[in-house]
Amino acid sequence: MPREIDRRAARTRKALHQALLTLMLRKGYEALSVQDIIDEADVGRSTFYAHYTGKEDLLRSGFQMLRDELKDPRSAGAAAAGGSHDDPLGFSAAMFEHAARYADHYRTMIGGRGGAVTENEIRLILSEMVRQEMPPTLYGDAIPRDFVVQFIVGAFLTTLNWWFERKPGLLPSEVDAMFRGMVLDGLSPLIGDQPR
Amino acid sequence: MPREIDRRAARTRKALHQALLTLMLRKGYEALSVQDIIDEADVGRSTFYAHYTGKEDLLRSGFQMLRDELKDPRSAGAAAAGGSHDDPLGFSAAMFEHAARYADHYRTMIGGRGGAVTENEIRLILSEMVRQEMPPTLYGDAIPRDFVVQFIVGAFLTTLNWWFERKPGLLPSEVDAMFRGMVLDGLSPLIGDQPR
DNA sequence: ATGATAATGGACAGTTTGTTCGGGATTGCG
DNA sequence: CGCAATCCCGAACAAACTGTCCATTATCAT
Repeated sequence: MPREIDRRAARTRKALHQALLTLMLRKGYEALSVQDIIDEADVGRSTFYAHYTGKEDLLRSGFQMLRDELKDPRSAGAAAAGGSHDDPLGFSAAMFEHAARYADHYRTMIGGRGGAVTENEIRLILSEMVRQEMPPTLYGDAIPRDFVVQFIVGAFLTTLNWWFERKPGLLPSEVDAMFRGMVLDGLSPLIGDQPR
Repeated sequence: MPREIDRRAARTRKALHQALLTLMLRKGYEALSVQDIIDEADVGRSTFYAHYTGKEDLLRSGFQMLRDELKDPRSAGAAAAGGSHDDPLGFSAAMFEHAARYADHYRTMIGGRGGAVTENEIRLILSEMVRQEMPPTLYGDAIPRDFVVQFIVGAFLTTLNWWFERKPGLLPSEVDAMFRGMVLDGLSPLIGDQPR
C-alpha cells in the first residue's frame, strides 16, 4: 500500500517545482504566470490544476518540502540544528557562507523579488532556527523572547540584502562580523553614547 | 502660463490616488486590478492610461508626492526634520505615535500586504530620515554608515510589524523603549554574555 | 467666445485564469 | 502477463484583465 506516491504524480510535481525555481531565477516570482510554469515544465494545463490551485500554492508547497527536510534529523542540512544554546547567533556564520555559495538563489528570494509569500516563508524558517538557539532565559522580562527572535531574523535579512546590493565583494566572515557586532552590542559602541 | 496643472487632470489624479488608498485598505495592493481602481474612482479606462502606465505607476506616484511633501520645509510633517544629530533614533518615538494613530494605514503598507513596491518606498523614506539624524562620524570605520542606516530601518519595521501582529495592546512609548533598547545596546544585556 | 486640452464610452486583440471533458498512456498489483 | 485504477494530455471554454485606439463630448484657460 504505497500510501501516496504514484511515480507519475511525483515526476509531475518535481517538474513543476523545478520549473518554478528556474523561472524565478530568470524573471522573478511576481512576473510569472501559470502558463509560463507549465510551458517550462512541459505539463498539461489541467494537470497543473489537478495538483495545485495556482502558482502561490505551488510555491508554498515547495517551502513546505524544504521545511520538512530541514526538520528531518537525518538530513545533512540539519548540521546547525545542534541547538548549542550558548550562542544565540550560532546560525549566522554558516548561513552567510551558504548564501555566498548560492547567491543567485538567495537574491531571487530576498529583497522583494520573491514576493510576499517567499519573504514570509523564509522568515518562518529562520525564526525556527533562531528560536532553537536562543537561551531559554533572558535577563529582565521587559523584552519578550518572541520580539528578540523577530529582531534577529529581521537584522539577518537586512544584512544579507545590504551585502548583495551594496558590497557583494565582502567575505562571508566579514559580513558575519558586522552582523554580530550590530546585533550583540547595538549602536552605542559606534556613537558618542551620551543620550540614554 | 500655469506650468502644468489643469484642474480636470488634477481632479482625476486625486480621485485615482484616493481610490487606490481606499481599495488597499479594503483588499490589499496585490489583489487590486486597474479595473477595480477606475471603478472606485469613477474614471474612464482610457483616462487612467492617459495618466499612468498601470497600478504600480500610480502607487509610485503617490509615494513620490508624499516624499516631496515630507521634504518641503514648510510642511507640518517636517516636524522631526530638525536633524538633531545627537540622537540617531530621534525619529522613533514620533513615528510610533503616528503609527498608533493611523494603524489601519500602516497595517496595509507594512508586512507584505502592500507589495514589494510599497515596502521599498517606505524603506527609502525611512532611510532618508535616519540618515539625516545620524552623526557624521562613527567610531571605527569597520561599519559603513549605509549599513547602519539599513539596520536601523529594518529594526524599526520589524518592531512595527511585531507590535501590530503580536501585541497591539502595547503603548507607543513601551514599544519605543523596546526598540531603542535593542538597537542601542543589542542582545548582550539580555544574555549570559559569555561568547564574544 | 474660441481654440486647446482632457475625459468619455466603446470597441478591440491579446493574455491569463480556472474548469471541463474524452481519449490515451502509465502504473501498481494480482 | 493482464487489467483496472490512476494519471496525463490536449483542446475547448467562459470570464476577467490589460493596453490601445478613436470619435465625441465636456471643460478649461485666456
